[in-house]
Amino acid sequence: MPELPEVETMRRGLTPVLGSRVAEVIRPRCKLRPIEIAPRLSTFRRLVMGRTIAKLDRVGKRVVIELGVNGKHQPDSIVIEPRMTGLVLLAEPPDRAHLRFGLRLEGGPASELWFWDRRGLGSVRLVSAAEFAVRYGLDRVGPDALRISAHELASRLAASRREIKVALLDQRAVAGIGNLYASEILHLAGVHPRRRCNQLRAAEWRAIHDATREVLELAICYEGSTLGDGTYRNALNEAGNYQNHHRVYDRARQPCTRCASSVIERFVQAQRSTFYCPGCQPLGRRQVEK
DNA sequence: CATATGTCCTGAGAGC
DNA sequence: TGCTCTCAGGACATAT
Repeated sequence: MPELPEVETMRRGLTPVLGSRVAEVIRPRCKLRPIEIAPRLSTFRRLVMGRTIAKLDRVGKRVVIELGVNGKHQPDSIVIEPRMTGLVLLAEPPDRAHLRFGLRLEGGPASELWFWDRRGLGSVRLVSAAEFAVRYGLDRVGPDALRISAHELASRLAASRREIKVALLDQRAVAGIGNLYASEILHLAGVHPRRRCNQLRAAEWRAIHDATREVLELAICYEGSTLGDGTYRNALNEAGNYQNHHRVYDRARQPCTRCASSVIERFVQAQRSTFYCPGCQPLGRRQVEK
């Protein structure tokens, strides 16, 4: 489940194709339900053929491939949303059956760029600069979790009555945090996932902000988390390593590595698994459930 | 307006 | 062995 560290790893893995030209747009035949590709393939082809890959970016959990301006064109972008199981690859994919979209490239070290998606919830979208601003502007996707200031993070959420773990998943509030890293961040911050945003103190917001940076940056260093299903891979189809450094995620009933005196617990929050340490993340007395 | 829930999808694993 | 069931959680649509 690619979140910010995994998508950032994908983005960095694409750097070899900077400067390459698009020679062909490929939609492999696939027995499964086709993913969303927009606009229709004929239009897509017409607009991207021969264009150069000028810049690689990321908006939250999306990879952005910006195409160079060539005379009459604006810098259009190919925006790839991996969602649950999508991968962006320069190397051979895990299998051919789930290949969804590809670019044949020339003038660089890699001859193909693939989008592979086992569950098919992901999408590939070509957008103009104007459309990009509308679809991925600050009112649709919040500030990046690695760029947001402590003050802005707090001010965007402090009035909310939502539980902090749920709020951290809101991409309009802050972009890039998903279910796995939300649990990891709150554990490092020492904040219980059920605490309500509007009851957190300034010191706790600072702790959450610090933990966000620390967890996400370390996870990027380890090239993201490849969970038990093995789905996530970097652009060269190699597994990440951060799963070996998780403090709470997927560690229910195991001892806490920090306090050693408590056992990690799992519960369901907004239909998602939440993991936390009851010793390190106390639920304040005023927060006790009815 | 803010917040909560339902939906899409496939493959893995459990239980019989 | 093969069927049915449940679960996983990204973003978005719809409901409260």
